[in-house]
Amino acid sequence: MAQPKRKPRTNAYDHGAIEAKWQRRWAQDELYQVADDDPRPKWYELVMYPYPSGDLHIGHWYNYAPYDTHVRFMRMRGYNVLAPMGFDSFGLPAENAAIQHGVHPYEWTMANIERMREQFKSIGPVFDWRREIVTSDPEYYRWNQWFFLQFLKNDLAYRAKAPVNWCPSCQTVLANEQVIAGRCERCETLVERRDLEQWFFRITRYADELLDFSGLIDWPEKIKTMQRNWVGRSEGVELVFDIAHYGLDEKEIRVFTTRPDTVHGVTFMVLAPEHPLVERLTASDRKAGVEAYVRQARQASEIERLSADREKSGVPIGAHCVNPFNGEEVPIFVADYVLMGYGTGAVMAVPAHDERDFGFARRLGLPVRVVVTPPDWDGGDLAEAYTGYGTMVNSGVLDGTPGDRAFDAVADYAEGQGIGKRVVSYRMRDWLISRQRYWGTPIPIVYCDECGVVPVPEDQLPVLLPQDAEFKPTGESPLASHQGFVHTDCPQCGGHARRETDTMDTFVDSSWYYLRFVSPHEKDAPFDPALAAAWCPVDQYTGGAEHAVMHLLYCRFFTKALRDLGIVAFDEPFLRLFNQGVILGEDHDKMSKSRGNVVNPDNVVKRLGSDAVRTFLMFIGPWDQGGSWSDGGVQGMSRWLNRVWAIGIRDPSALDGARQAVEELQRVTHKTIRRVTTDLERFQFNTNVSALMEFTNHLNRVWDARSVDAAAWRSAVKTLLALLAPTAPHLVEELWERAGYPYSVHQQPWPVWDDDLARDPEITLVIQVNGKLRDKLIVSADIAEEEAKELALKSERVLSQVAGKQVRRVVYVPGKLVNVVVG
RNA sequence: GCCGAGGUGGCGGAACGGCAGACGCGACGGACUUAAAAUCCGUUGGGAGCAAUCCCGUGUGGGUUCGAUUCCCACCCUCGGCACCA
Repeated sequence: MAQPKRKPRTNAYDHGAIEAKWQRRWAQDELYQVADDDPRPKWYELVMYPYPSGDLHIGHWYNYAPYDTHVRFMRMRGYNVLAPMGFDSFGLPAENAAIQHGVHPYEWTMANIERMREQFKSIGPVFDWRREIVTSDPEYYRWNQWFFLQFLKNDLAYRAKAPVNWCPSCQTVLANEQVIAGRCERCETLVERRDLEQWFFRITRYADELLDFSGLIDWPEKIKTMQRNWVGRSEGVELVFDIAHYGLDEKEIRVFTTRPDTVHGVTFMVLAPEHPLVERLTASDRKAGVEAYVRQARQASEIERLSADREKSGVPIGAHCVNPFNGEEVPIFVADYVLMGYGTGAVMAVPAHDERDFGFARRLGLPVRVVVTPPDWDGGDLAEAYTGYGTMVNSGVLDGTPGDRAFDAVADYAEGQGIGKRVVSYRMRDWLISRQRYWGTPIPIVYCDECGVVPVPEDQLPVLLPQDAEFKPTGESPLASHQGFVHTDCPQCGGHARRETDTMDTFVDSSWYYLRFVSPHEKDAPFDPALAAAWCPVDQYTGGAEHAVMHLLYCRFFTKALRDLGIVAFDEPFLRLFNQGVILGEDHDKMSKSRGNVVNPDNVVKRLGSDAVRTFLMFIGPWDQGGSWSDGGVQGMSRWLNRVWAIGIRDPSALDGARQAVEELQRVTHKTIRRVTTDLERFQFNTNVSALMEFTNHLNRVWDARSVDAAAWRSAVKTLLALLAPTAPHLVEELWERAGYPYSVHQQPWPVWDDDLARDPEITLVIQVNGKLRDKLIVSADIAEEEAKELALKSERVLSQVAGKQVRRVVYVPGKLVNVVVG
């Protein structure tokens, strides 16, 4: 007997061939190209674009596969969906690669993009690649420069001195993330604080509006909270302490406090080491000590200074100021627990009612005076600071003011006396966009010997990055040493000028990329205003929560700024936001090379297919909670897809079934449509897959029992395919074609369920005694209350439980249960 | 310290205040096979019992309720974020 080695090829699920076939076909047919004039309602669904690191790892898949499924779902539901993709291609790794391997950042980046684009395509995504943008392309970054100039004209961009992390060995500024325990991550030199001229965007002008989330439809509460904390709005009072007795130009020290009611408890004053008055007020016999302290404080990195559990340090400067409320003289200290960057850089110290001041006072033996009554206070010394509110004492005319009126009473008093005023202070500072790096957008500014700071005229944009820069590990930007780039003519007077050699933070690129996607090849403007009006804002945005306060906040700021410049007509860039979680290794640990738990998606795709990988990633668990990879799990997913395949290719023509089973199949089908639809609407991809698995299990039972006719079978399988299409697009397209349905399944309308057809004629009535399950009865769904109770009380198991006790109550929940309460 | 999210079988996870553990992984048993792989079928929270059945179980302790994984209070862990912001 002839032994066939394997089943005929046409009947096996050959994922490799099928996926290649349909990826080719979809591209050929331009299935995913989005038309701007499509009459269907628009839906702009965006996923955060990647940095082209060179390899699409499993984390990328975890971000993009569920997104792709949701986009496909929305298309089938009848939306004209804009789903674009691009590359966030400026940034440090390219430059480091240049320094380490001698390959130009441009070459490195473009090679990575090419490779990732191909890997992307193996997911089978719906991206309209004609709209791809690459932010390191001059056609893109010229508009960064253009926006910069618009901001400059409108006082939203400015230059100022700012303290930065400076590595004296590398001769460069480091980002906060590059400073580890106060040392340069590359050469381990102690990092210094240094004041440098930097460019800023005036995001603080929008602080209050950024706190208003009312224009958003659906954002995670967590992200809003993080942004709220980041902006850090606090209402307080600015008070004035007198130093006129020193005869300086400055007559006062201004302090910001949120607790003006504690002002009579001030026993000393603290200035930040960077405070300009430190130098002027320090007594001659204190000079040496104070200077040494300030020097040491400035060397400590911000990270070091901000660690709260450090012992408070500081020194007296040998001067005093006068508390305007009670005329008391209080000594002035310099201490690094006070930050120049917040409030006024000076703090009125109230040790009795502030933990930090309390710690400092303890250490230096300074007096503590209670002015707010703690509950159950015995009038004695405090063991720790009392930071709550309470009736004011030791506060002169304000004595006796109750805690709930204290703030306003003191603020009113201060304003009436002209010694203070209500102010709002923010934690957020302006956005520092200068980077001393090559691989970024050149800031379009020249410094003219005659005219000073001159913006590059718009018609001279873009200021191009020179290709022939040299990449040496000096730490200095290749732009600064590139003579051809630096030396230029002043656009105003034609005289000699030097170009700005700093480049822009890459978050500038991502602050408006969503706008570029509507018209990525627009030549005369950053985007086509009509198309932006038609497509924007983004209806649904997905991406990692790590961008909660950087990218997302910057982007909101950018949008609001552009609105005020008349460039866009809406307030928020992203109406809905969904944050996916993080994919972990099989050992439930973060994936890392050192742990050896990194999963290479290319290998798994080759072995089991893209559909198995993407479906498994969605099945792991709730998308926003992340989850762990599992080799066994993805294998199981592959098994299920093979079962779907088997169902899809069966020939049902010989079936001839019974009416009851047909109705049941229809019921299960409509229930499944309902479950899958609501799950996909809510980004619940895991239960979406479960529902489809249960559906296929039911279909297999039906098939084994031969209980339905061919038409019923075909109709149910057709629905299965449509429902599975967004999740496993290649497999379904193939089965769809083999079943003889019109191409493409991805252009079919989404199935609609009918609640009546999904309704069970019979239900399982749960019988409880005292809330514990005792029996289950199959009854008609429209059973009357009396009948249900009667059946319950007649149940043998109920009778045995009730025996010898009294029935006190019978609770009936229609369609659900009967609970017999006995006692 | 503060702010989030979370704690459910061996594992990932399901469950409008109403049958806890859907679905899957793993494990065990069986079928097919010379054998294995693959595939298919069955069992699978713990305990008692020959069995019908019963008891215990959703981090811990209370509370609300006829009924709590679900709501409230307190606490303990885990993970994320922020962290001297006056």
